Amino acid sequence: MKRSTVYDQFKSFPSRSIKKGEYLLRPGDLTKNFFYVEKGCLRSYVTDSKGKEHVYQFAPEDWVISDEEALMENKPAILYIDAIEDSEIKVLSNPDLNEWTNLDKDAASQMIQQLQKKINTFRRRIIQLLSASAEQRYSTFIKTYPNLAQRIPQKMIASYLGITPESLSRVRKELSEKK
Amino acid sequence: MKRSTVYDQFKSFPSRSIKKGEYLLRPGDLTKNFFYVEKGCLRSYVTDSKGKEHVYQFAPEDWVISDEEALMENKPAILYIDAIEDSEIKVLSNPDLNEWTNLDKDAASQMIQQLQKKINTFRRRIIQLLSASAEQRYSTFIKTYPNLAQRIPQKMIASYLGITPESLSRVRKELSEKK
DNA sequence: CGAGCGCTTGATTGAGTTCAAAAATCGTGG
DNA sequence: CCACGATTTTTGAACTCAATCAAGCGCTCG
Repeated sequence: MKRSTVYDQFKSFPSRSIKKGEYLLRPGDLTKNFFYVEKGCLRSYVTDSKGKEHVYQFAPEDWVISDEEALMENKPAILYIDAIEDSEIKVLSNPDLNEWTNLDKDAASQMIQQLQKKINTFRRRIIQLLSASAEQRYSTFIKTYPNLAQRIPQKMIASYLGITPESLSRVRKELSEKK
Repeated sequence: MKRSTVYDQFKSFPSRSIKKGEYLLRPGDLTKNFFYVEKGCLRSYVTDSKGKEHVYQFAPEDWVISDEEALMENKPAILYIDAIEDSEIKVLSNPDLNEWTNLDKDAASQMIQQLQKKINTFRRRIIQLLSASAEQRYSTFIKTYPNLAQRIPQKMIASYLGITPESLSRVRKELSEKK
Protein backbone atom coordinates (compact mmCIF):
# COMPACT_ATOMS: atom_id res chain seq x y z
CA MET A 1 0.00 0.00 0.00
CA LYS A 2 1.44 3.27 -1.16
CA ARG A 3 0.77 6.50 0.67
CA SER A 4 0.84 9.83 -1.08
CA THR A 5 1.74 11.79 2.03
CA VAL A 6 2.72 11.05 5.58
CA TYR A 7 -0.48 12.63 6.73
CA ASP A 8 -2.76 10.44 4.67
CA GLN A 9 -2.73 7.92 7.42
CA PHE A 10 -4.81 10.34 9.47
CA LYS A 11 -7.59 10.60 6.94
CA SER A 12 -9.74 8.47 9.20
CA PHE A 13 -9.15 10.59 12.29
CA PRO A 14 -12.17 12.59 13.45
CA SER A 15 -12.32 16.15 12.15
CA ARG A 16 -13.02 19.12 14.30
CA SER A 17 -14.78 22.36 13.44
CA ILE A 18 -13.18 25.58 14.52
CA LYS A 19 -14.80 29.00 14.46
CA LYS A 20 -12.94 32.02 13.18
CA GLY A 21 -11.12 33.60 16.07
CA GLU A 22 -10.91 30.45 18.11
CA TYR A 23 -7.57 29.65 19.73
CA LEU A 24 -5.91 26.27 19.56
CA LEU A 25 -2.67 27.11 21.31
CA ARG A 26 -1.29 29.81 23.54
CA PRO A 27 2.21 30.55 24.81
CA GLY A 28 3.04 28.52 27.86
CA ASP A 29 0.83 25.60 26.88
CA LEU A 30 2.37 22.21 27.09
CA THR A 31 1.11 20.22 24.16
CA LYS A 32 1.86 17.31 21.93
CA ASN A 33 -0.68 18.44 19.34
CA PHE A 34 -0.33 19.62 15.82
CA PHE A 35 -3.05 20.55 13.39
CA TYR A 36 -3.75 19.42 9.91
CA VAL A 37 -6.00 21.88 8.06
CA GLU A 38 -8.63 20.33 5.82
CA LYS A 39 -10.62 23.48 5.17
CA GLY A 40 -10.26 27.10 6.19
CA CYS A 41 -7.12 28.73 7.47
CA LEU A 42 -5.15 28.82 10.70
CA ARG A 43 -2.34 31.11 11.65
CA SER A 44 0.45 31.16 14.20
CA TYR A 45 2.08 34.22 15.67
CA VAL A 46 4.25 35.52 18.47
CA THR A 47 4.03 38.75 20.41
CA ASP A 48 7.07 40.86 21.14
CA SER A 49 8.01 42.87 24.22
CA LYS A 50 5.71 45.71 23.12
CA GLY A 51 2.77 43.35 22.66
CA LYS A 52 2.92 43.57 18.88
CA GLU A 53 1.87 40.50 16.92
CA HIS A 54 4.17 38.92 14.35
CA VAL A 55 2.69 36.28 12.08
CA TYR A 56 4.94 33.27 11.83
CA GLN A 57 2.89 31.07 9.52
CA PHE A 58 -0.39 30.75 7.65
CA ALA A 59 -1.89 27.30 7.25
CA PRO A 60 -4.61 27.02 4.60
CA GLU A 61 -5.95 23.74 3.27
CA ASP A 62 -3.57 20.81 3.37
CA TRP A 63 -1.00 22.48 5.57
CA VAL A 64 0.19 21.43 8.98
CA ILE A 65 0.69 23.92 11.75
CA SER A 66 2.10 23.61 15.23
CA ASP A 67 4.64 24.97 17.64
CA GLU A 68 7.33 22.65 16.34
CA GLU A 69 9.80 23.39 19.07
CA ALA A 70 7.29 22.83 21.84
CA LEU A 71 6.27 19.65 20.11
CA MET A 72 9.67 18.14 19.54
CA GLU A 73 11.41 19.22 22.68
CA ASN A 74 8.61 19.15 25.19
CA LYS A 75 8.91 22.81 25.93
CA PRO A 76 6.15 25.29 26.70
CA ALA A 77 4.76 26.80 23.51
CA ILE A 78 5.80 30.28 22.43
CA LEU A 79 3.27 30.60 19.62
CA TYR A 80 -0.37 31.50 19.47
CA ILE A 81 -2.35 29.45 16.99
CA ASP A 82 -5.82 30.62 16.03
CA ALA A 83 -8.32 30.33 13.18
CA ILE A 84 -8.65 33.22 10.77
CA GLU A 85 -11.52 31.49 8.96
CA ASP A 86 -14.06 28.93 10.08
CA SER A 87 -12.07 25.76 9.62
CA GLU A 88 -12.11 22.00 9.60
CA ILE A 89 -9.03 20.45 11.11
CA LYS A 90 -7.63 17.21 12.37
CA VAL A 91 -5.92 17.34 15.72
CA LEU A 92 -2.94 15.03 15.69
CA SER A 93 -0.43 14.41 18.37
CA ASN A 94 3.19 13.51 18.33
CA PRO A 95 2.69 9.99 19.68
CA ASP A 96 0.43 9.36 16.71
CA LEU A 97 3.58 9.36 14.68
CA ASN A 98 5.13 6.86 17.05
CA GLU A 99 7.73 9.33 18.27
CA TRP A 100 9.08 9.37 14.70
CA THR A 101 11.37 6.51 15.47
CA ASN A 102 9.01 3.77 14.44
CA LEU A 103 8.13 5.31 11.13
CA ASP A 104 8.57 2.92 8.29
CA LYS A 105 11.17 3.83 5.73
CA ASP A 106 8.73 5.26 3.27
CA ALA A 107 7.15 7.50 5.88
CA ALA A 108 10.51 8.58 7.25
CA SER A 109 11.78 9.52 3.84
CA GLN A 110 8.61 11.52 3.22
CA MET A 111 8.97 13.22 6.53
CA ILE A 112 12.50 14.19 5.62
CA GLN A 113 11.30 15.64 2.37
CA GLN A 114 8.54 17.58 4.10
CA LEU A 115 10.98 19.05 6.56
CA GLN A 116 13.35 19.89 3.76
CA LYS A 117 10.58 21.69 1.95
CA LYS A 118 9.81 23.67 5.06
CA ILE A 119 13.46 24.60 5.39
CA ASN A 120 13.44 25.86 1.83
CA THR A 121 10.40 28.00 2.57
CA PHE A 122 12.07 29.45 5.63
CA ARG A 123 15.20 30.04 3.69
CA ARG A 124 13.42 32.15 1.12
CA ARG A 125 11.76 34.09 3.88
CA ILE A 126 15.02 34.76 5.68
CA ILE A 127 16.69 35.92 2.50
CA GLN A 128 13.73 38.19 1.78
CA LEU A 129 13.74 39.66 5.25
CA LEU A 130 17.47 40.28 5.00
CA SER A 131 17.55 41.83 1.59
CA ALA A 132 14.20 42.97 0.20
CA SER A 133 12.27 46.22 0.57
CA ALA A 134 8.66 46.30 1.76
CA GLU A 135 7.47 46.54 -1.83
CA GLN A 136 9.60 43.63 -3.02
CA ARG A 137 8.42 41.47 -0.14
CA TYR A 138 4.79 42.14 -0.86
CA SER A 139 5.20 41.57 -4.58
CA THR A 140 6.89 38.26 -3.92
CA PHE A 141 4.19 37.29 -1.46
CA ILE A 142 1.29 37.82 -3.84
CA LYS A 143 3.22 36.07 -6.58
CA THR A 144 4.00 33.11 -4.35
CA TYR A 145 0.61 32.84 -2.65
CA PRO A 146 -1.87 34.51 -5.02
CA ASN A 147 -4.89 32.82 -3.48
CA LEU A 148 -3.85 33.46 0.10
CA ALA A 149 -3.39 37.15 -0.53
CA GLN A 150 -7.10 37.45 -1.24
CA ARG A 151 -8.31 35.53 1.78
CA ILE A 152 -6.13 36.99 4.45
CA PRO A 153 -6.62 40.40 6.06
CA GLN A 154 -3.98 42.85 4.95
CA LYS A 155 -2.86 43.61 8.45
CA MET A 156 -1.89 39.97 8.90
CA ILE A 157 -0.02 39.91 5.63
CA ALA A 158 1.78 43.05 6.74
CA SER A 159 2.68 41.34 9.98
CA TYR A 160 3.95 38.28 8.11
CA LEU A 161 6.12 40.51 5.94
CA GLY A 162 7.49 42.43 8.88
CA ILE A 163 5.92 45.78 8.03
CA THR A 164 3.04 47.84 9.45
CA PRO A 165 -0.48 47.78 7.99
CA GLU A 166 -0.08 51.45 7.10
CA SER A 167 3.07 50.75 5.12
CA LEU A 168 1.42 47.88 3.32
CA SER A 169 -1.49 50.09 2.40
CA ARG A 170 0.91 52.62 0.87
CA VAL A 171 2.88 49.93 -0.91
CA ARG A 172 -0.31 48.64 -2.46
CA LYS A 173 -1.25 52.11 -3.59
CA GLU A 174 2.17 52.57 -5.20
CA LEU A 175 1.90 49.26 -6.97
CA SER A 176 -1.57 49.97 -8.32
CA GLU A 177 -0.48 53.39 -9.58
CA LYS A 178 2.48 51.87 -11.37
CA LYS A 179 0.20 49.92 -13.65
CA MET B 1 26.71 -0.37 16.98
CA LYS B 2 25.31 2.96 18.05
CA ARG B 3 26.05 6.13 16.19
CA SER B 4 26.11 9.47 17.91
CA THR B 5 25.23 11.43 14.79
CA VAL B 6 24.22 10.69 11.24
CA TYR B 7 27.49 12.14 10.10
CA ASP B 8 29.68 9.84 12.11
CA GLN B 9 29.51 7.35 9.32
CA PHE B 10 31.67 9.73 7.29
CA LYS B 11 34.47 9.83 9.84
CA SER B 12 36.54 7.65 7.55
CA PHE B 13 36.04 9.83 4.48
CA PRO B 14 39.12 11.75 3.36
CA SER B 15 39.39 15.27 4.74
CA ARG B 16 40.24 18.26 2.64
CA SER B 17 42.09 21.41 3.58
CA ILE B 18 40.63 24.72 2.55
CA LYS B 19 42.35 28.06 2.66
CA LYS B 20 40.58 31.11 3.99
CA GLY B 21 38.87 32.85 1.10
CA GLU B 22 38.56 29.73 -0.99
CA TYR B 23 35.20 29.09 -2.62
CA LEU B 24 33.42 25.75 -2.53
CA LEU B 25 30.23 26.74 -4.28
CA ARG B 26 28.96 29.54 -6.48
CA PRO B 27 25.50 30.42 -7.75
CA GLY B 28 24.61 28.46 -10.85
CA ASP B 29 26.71 25.46 -9.88
CA LEU B 30 25.05 22.12 -10.17
CA THR B 31 26.21 20.04 -7.27
CA LYS B 32 25.35 17.12 -5.09
CA ASN B 33 27.90 18.11 -2.48
CA PHE B 34 27.57 19.25 1.05
CA PHE B 35 30.30 20.03 3.52
CA TYR B 36 30.94 18.83 6.99
CA VAL B 37 33.26 21.16 8.90
CA GLU B 38 35.81 19.48 11.13
CA LYS B 39 37.89 22.54 11.84
CA GLY B 40 37.68 26.21 10.89
CA CYS B 41 34.60 27.96 9.61
CA LEU B 42 32.67 28.18 6.37
CA ARG B 43 29.93 30.59 5.45
CA SER B 44 27.19 30.78 2.88
CA TYR B 45 25.69 33.94 1.45
CA VAL B 46 23.58 35.36 -1.35
CA THR B 47 23.95 38.60 -3.23
CA ASP B 48 20.98 40.83 -3.94
CA SER B 49 20.13 42.94 -6.98
CA LYS B 50 22.51 45.68 -5.80
CA GLY B 51 25.36 43.21 -5.36
CA LYS B 52 25.18 43.36 -1.58
CA GLU B 53 26.12 40.21 0.32
CA HIS B 54 23.73 38.67 2.83
CA VAL B 55 25.10 35.94 5.06
CA TYR B 56 22.77 33.02 5.25
CA GLN B 57 24.71 30.71 7.52
CA PHE B 58 27.95 30.23 9.42
CA ALA B 59 29.33 26.74 9.76
CA PRO B 60 32.01 26.30 12.43
CA GLU B 61 33.22 22.96 13.73
CA ASP B 62 30.75 20.12 13.54
CA TRP B 63 28.25 21.92 11.35
CA VAL B 64 27.06 20.97 7.92
CA ILE B 65 26.67 23.53 5.19
CA SER B 66 25.28 23.31 1.69
CA ASP B 67 22.81 24.82 -0.70
CA GLU B 68 20.01 22.58 0.55
CA GLU B 69 17.62 23.43 -2.19
CA ALA B 70 20.15 22.83 -4.96
CA LEU B 71 21.03 19.59 -3.26
CA MET B 72 17.59 18.19 -2.74
CA GLU B 73 15.90 19.39 -5.89
CA ASN B 74 18.72 19.25 -8.37
CA LYS B 75 18.55 22.94 -9.07
CA PRO B 76 21.40 25.33 -9.76
CA ALA B 77 22.80 26.74 -6.54
CA ILE B 78 21.89 30.24 -5.41
CA LEU B 79 24.40 30.42 -2.57
CA TYR B 80 28.07 31.17 -2.39
CA ILE B 81 29.96 29.02 0.07
CA ASP B 82 33.47 30.03 1.10
CA ALA B 83 35.90 29.61 3.94
CA ILE B 84 36.33 32.44 6.43
CA GLU B 85 39.12 30.58 8.21
CA ASP B 86 41.57 27.93 7.07
CA SER B 87 39.45 24.85 7.46
CA GLU B 88 39.38 21.08 7.44
CA ILE B 89 36.26 19.68 5.87
CA LYS B 90 34.75 16.53 4.52
CA VAL B 91 33.09 16.77 1.15
CA LEU B 92 30.03 14.55 1.12
CA SER B 93 27.52 14.07 -1.61
CA ASN B 94 23.88 13.30 -1.58
CA PRO B 95 24.30 9.80 -3.02
CA ASP B 96 26.51 9.03 -0.05
CA LEU B 97 23.35 9.08 1.97
CA ASN B 98 21.74 6.72 -0.49
CA GLU B 99 19.21 9.30 -1.61
CA TRP B 100 17.88 9.28 1.95
CA THR B 101 15.53 6.45 1.17
CA ASN B 102 17.87 3.66 2.17
CA LEU B 103 18.77 5.16 5.48
CA ASP B 104 18.27 2.77 8.30
CA LYS B 105 15.69 3.70 10.87
CA ASP B 106 18.14 5.04 13.34
CA ALA B 107 19.79 7.26 10.78
CA ALA B 108 16.47 8.46 9.43
CA SER B 109 15.22 9.39 12.83
CA GLN B 110 18.42 11.28 13.51
CA MET B 111 18.13 13.03 10.20
CA ILE B 112 14.62 14.12 11.13
CA GLN B 113 15.87 15.48 14.41
CA GLN B 114 18.69 17.35 12.71
CA LEU B 115 16.31 18.95 10.26
CA GLN B 116 13.96 19.82 13.07
CA LYS B 117 16.78 21.49 14.91
CA LYS B 118 17.61 23.50 11.85
CA ILE B 119 13.99 24.55 11.51
CA ASN B 120 14.03 25.74 15.10
CA THR B 121 17.14 27.80 14.39
CA PHE B 122 15.52 29.36 11.36
CA ARG B 123 12.39 30.01 13.30
CA ARG B 124 14.22 32.01 15.91
CA ARG B 125 15.96 33.94 13.19
CA ILE B 126 12.72 34.76 11.39
CA ILE B 127 11.07 35.90 14.59
CA GLN B 128 14.10 38.05 15.35
CA LEU B 129 14.16 39.59 11.91
CA LEU B 130 10.46 40.35 12.16
CA SER B 131 10.40 41.82 15.59
CA ALA B 132 13.76 42.81 17.01
CA SER B 133 15.80 46.00 16.72
CA ALA B 134 19.42 45.97 15.55
CA GLU B 135 20.59 46.12 19.14
CA GLN B 136 18.36 43.27 20.27
CA ARG B 137 19.48 41.11 17.36
CA TYR B 138 23.13 41.63 18.11
CA SER B 139 22.68 41.02 21.83
CA THR B 140 20.89 37.78 21.10
CA PHE B 141 23.55 36.76 18.62
CA ILE B 142 26.46 37.14 21.01
CA LYS B 143 24.47 35.42 23.72
CA THR B 144 23.59 32.52 21.43
CA TYR B 145 26.98 32.18 19.74
CA PRO B 146 29.49 33.71 22.14
CA ASN B 147 32.46 31.93 20.60
CA LEU B 148 31.48 32.67 17.01
CA ALA B 149 31.13 36.37 17.74
CA GLN B 150 34.83 36.51 18.47
CA ARG B 151 35.99 34.62 15.42
CA ILE B 152 33.88 36.22 12.75
CA PRO B 153 34.50 39.66 11.21
CA GLN B 154 31.90 42.16 12.33
CA LYS B 155 30.85 43.01 8.84
CA MET B 156 29.77 39.41 8.34
CA ILE B 157 27.87 39.36 11.60
CA ALA B 158 26.19 42.59 10.52
CA SER B 159 25.26 40.98 7.25
CA TYR B 160 23.88 37.94 9.05
CA LEU B 161 21.78 40.21 11.25
CA GLY B 162 20.49 42.22 8.33
CA ILE B 163 22.17 45.51 9.22
CA THR B 164 25.14 47.48 7.89
CA PRO B 165 28.64 47.24 9.39
CA GLU B 166 28.36 50.91 10.34
CA SER B 167 25.17 50.28 12.26
CA LEU B 168 26.68 47.31 14.04
CA SER B 169 29.65 49.41 15.05
CA ARG B 170 27.32 52.00 16.56
CA VAL B 171 25.25 49.35 18.29
CA ARG B 172 28.40 47.92 19.86
CA LYS B 173 29.43 51.36 21.06
CA GLU B 174 26.01 51.88 22.63
CA LEU B 175 26.16 48.53 24.35
CA SER B 176 29.65 49.09 25.73
CA GLU B 177 28.66 52.51 27.06
CA LYS B 178 25.66 51.03 28.82
CA LYS B 179 27.87 48.93 31.04
C1' DC C 1 -28.50 50.85 13.17
C1' DG C 2 -24.59 51.64 15.76
C1' DA C 3 -20.01 49.98 17.55
C1' DG C 4 -15.94 48.18 16.25
C1' DC C 5 -12.69 46.72 13.09
C1' DG C 6 -9.99 47.18 8.93
C1' DC C 7 -8.17 50.05 5.52
C1' DT C 8 -6.59 54.50 3.97
C1' DT C 9 -4.39 58.97 4.14
C1' DG C 10 -1.64 62.71 6.14
C1' DA C 11 1.93 64.65 9.13
C1' DT C 12 5.75 63.77 11.90
C1' DT C 13 9.40 61.08 13.83
C1' DG C 14 13.10 57.98 14.09
C1' DA C 15 16.08 53.86 13.37
C1' DG C 16 19.11 52.58 10.31
C1' DT C 17 21.38 53.57 5.64
C1' DT C 18 24.49 55.91 2.77
C1' DC C 19 28.51 58.37 1.78
C1' DA C 20 32.89 59.95 3.20
C1' DA C 21 37.01 59.84 5.66
C1' DA C 22 39.93 58.75 9.57
C1' DA C 23 41.71 55.20 12.81
C1' DA C 24 42.78 50.54 13.82
C1' DT C 25 43.93 45.95 12.57
C1' DC C 26 45.57 42.40 9.61
C1' DG C 27 48.63 39.99 6.66
C1' DT C 28 52.37 39.47 3.65
C1' DG C 29 56.89 40.09 1.71
C1' DG C 30 61.30 41.74 2.47
C1' DC D 1 60.25 41.02 13.00
C1' DC D 2 59.11 45.12 10.91
C1' DA D 3 56.84 47.97 7.43
C1' DC D 4 53.58 49.03 4.34
C1' DG D 5 49.34 48.28 1.73
C1' DA D 6 44.85 46.44 2.20
C1' DT D 7 41.00 45.51 4.70
C1' DT D 8 38.05 46.31 8.66
C1' DT D 9 36.16 49.19 12.08
C1' DT D 10 34.90 53.55 13.74
C1' DT D 11 33.02 58.14 13.49
C1' DG D 12 30.43 61.98 11.47
C1' DA D 13 26.75 64.15 8.73
C1' DA D 14 23.00 63.99 5.66
C1' DC D 15 19.35 61.41 4.14
C1' DT D 16 15.52 57.83 3.52
C1' DC D 17 12.35 54.38 4.19
C1' DA D 18 9.26 52.76 7.10
C1' DA D 19 7.15 53.43 11.86
C1' DT D 20 4.28 56.05 14.68
C1' DC D 21 0.53 58.96 15.76
C1' DA D 22 -3.82 60.67 14.47
C1' DA D 23 -8.01 61.14 12.05
C1' DG D 24 -11.64 59.72 8.75
C1' DC D 25 -14.10 56.42 5.91
C1' DG D 26 -16.65 52.20 4.97
C1' DC D 27 -18.09 47.51 6.18
C1' DT D 28 -20.15 44.00 8.61
C1' DC D 29 -22.15 41.58 12.03
C1' DG D 30 -24.44 41.53 16.34
